[in-house]
Amino acid sequence: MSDRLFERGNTPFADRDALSDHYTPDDLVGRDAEIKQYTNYLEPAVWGEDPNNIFVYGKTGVGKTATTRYLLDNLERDTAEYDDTNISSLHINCDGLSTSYRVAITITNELREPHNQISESGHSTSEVYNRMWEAIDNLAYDPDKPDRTNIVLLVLDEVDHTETGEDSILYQLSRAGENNTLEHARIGVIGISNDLTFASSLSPKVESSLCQKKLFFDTYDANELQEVLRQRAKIAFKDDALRDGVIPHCAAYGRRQSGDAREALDLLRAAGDIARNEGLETVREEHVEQGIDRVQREEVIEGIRTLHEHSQYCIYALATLEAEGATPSRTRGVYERYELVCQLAGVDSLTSRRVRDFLRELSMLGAVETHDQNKGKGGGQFYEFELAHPLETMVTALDDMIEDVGMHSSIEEYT
DNA sequence: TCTCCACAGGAAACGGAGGGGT
DNA sequence: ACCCCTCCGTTTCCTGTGGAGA
Repeated sequence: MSDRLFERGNTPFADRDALSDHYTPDDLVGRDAEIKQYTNYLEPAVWGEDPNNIFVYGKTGVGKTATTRYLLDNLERDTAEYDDTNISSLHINCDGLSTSYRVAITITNELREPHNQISESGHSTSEVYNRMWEAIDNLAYDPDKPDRTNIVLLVLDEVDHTETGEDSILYQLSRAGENNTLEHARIGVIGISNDLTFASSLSPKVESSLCQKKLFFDTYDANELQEVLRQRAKIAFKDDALRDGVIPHCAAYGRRQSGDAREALDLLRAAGDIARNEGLETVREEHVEQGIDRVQREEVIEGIRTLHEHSQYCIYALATLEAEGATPSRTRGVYERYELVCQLAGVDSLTSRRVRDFLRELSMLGAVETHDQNKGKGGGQFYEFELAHPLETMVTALDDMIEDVGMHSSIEEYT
C-alpha cells in the first residue's frame, strides 16, 4: 500500500461541478411550456411598453429561478440592439429579508457602488424607500439618451419570506408604475415563491398588482427529470461512466422528493463520489442506493449544525432521553432535560415557550418526530417527541457542541 | 352534553444592539 | 451627547383546542 494519504485514482467524473447547484446549463430542458408562457409575459418589455408584474410559483427545485435567469439574460442580450429601449434586471433573494425595510435596503445597496452603501438600520422607512427609488431610477438612466425607455425588471426570489400588507415593499414596488413613483424608469416586478398559497395570503390590492400574470411551474415528471439528469451527466461524467439504471434510479428518487431536480442531481453526484471512493470508473445502481443514505444523513447533519445554539441543546436533551429509552417524551420532559443541559453548559436556560418554538422548528426540519396526544379530561392535549434519525447520526451532528458542553453519561457509547 | 386538562401557539411588549441626524 | 429609528430574540400573557370522563 502507498504511504501517500492523498492520491488521484480512478474517477467516473469529467467535470463534477456540472452537477452543482450553481451550474447554469446553456440550454434548459423539460420546461418548454413554462418558457413559452414566460416569454409571452415578458413580451411588452421588448417593445418598450410597461412591463408586466409576474408571479412565478411552484415547489422547490422545479427550475423557477434557473428559467428566470435564463430568460432575462436572453432578453437583455436580444434587446440590446434596439436603441429606443434599455432593459436592466436585478435579482434579489429575499431569504433572510423578513421585513420590507430590509428588502428596500438590500435593493438599494445592490444598486449602489461598494463604497457608497447605506447601513442596515438607523433610517426611517420613508427615507429608505426614497433612496431605493432613486437607485432604481438611476440604474439605467443615461442623460445622453433622455428619450430612451428604461425598463427595470426586479426579480424578488423567495418573495414569500417577506412581510405582506398594503404598506409593504411588494405593494410599493408593484404599484410604482401606476403611482408614477419613478421619474426615468418603468419597473416590472417578478416575484418567485416556493409557497403555493402565498398569492392567496396577500391582500387583494397587492395580489392584483403583483400577480398581473401568474406562472405556475409544475414539478418535473420522471421523464423530464431524466432529461435534466442526462443533460448534466453528459458534461459531468466520462463517456459510458454511468450504468443503464443509474439515471432512472436518481430520477425516480427526485420524483419521490416532490419532483425536485436539485435533489436528484445531488444524489447523482453522491453516487459518483461513492464510486470514486471505491476507485471505480463506473457508477452502478448500488452506488445510488448508498447515495440515498448518504444524502439524507448529510442533510440532517448539516441542518443540525446550522441550528440556533439552544435548539442544539434541545436536540441534545432529546438525544440523552432517547439513549435512556425515555422517548417519546412530552414537552415538559424535554424541557427539564434541556434545563439540565444548559446547566452543564453553564448558560441560562430560556423559557419553555421559546423551547416549544425550537421543538416545532426541529420537527419541521425533520430532525424530530412529533406525536399528537390527547388524554382528555384525565390529561389534556400535548405533544410527544423523539429523534427522527438514529442516535449515532444525531451524536455525529452534535459532536462540536457536545465537546463544548460536556458529555452526558447516557450517550457515551454512541460517540 | 358538558367539563376540564395540559398544553399549543398567537399577540403584544420588552430590551439590547446597531446605526443615523443634529 | 442625545434622541430617534428599526431589527430581532425573547418573555409574558392569554385564548384556543380536542377528546376522555363525569
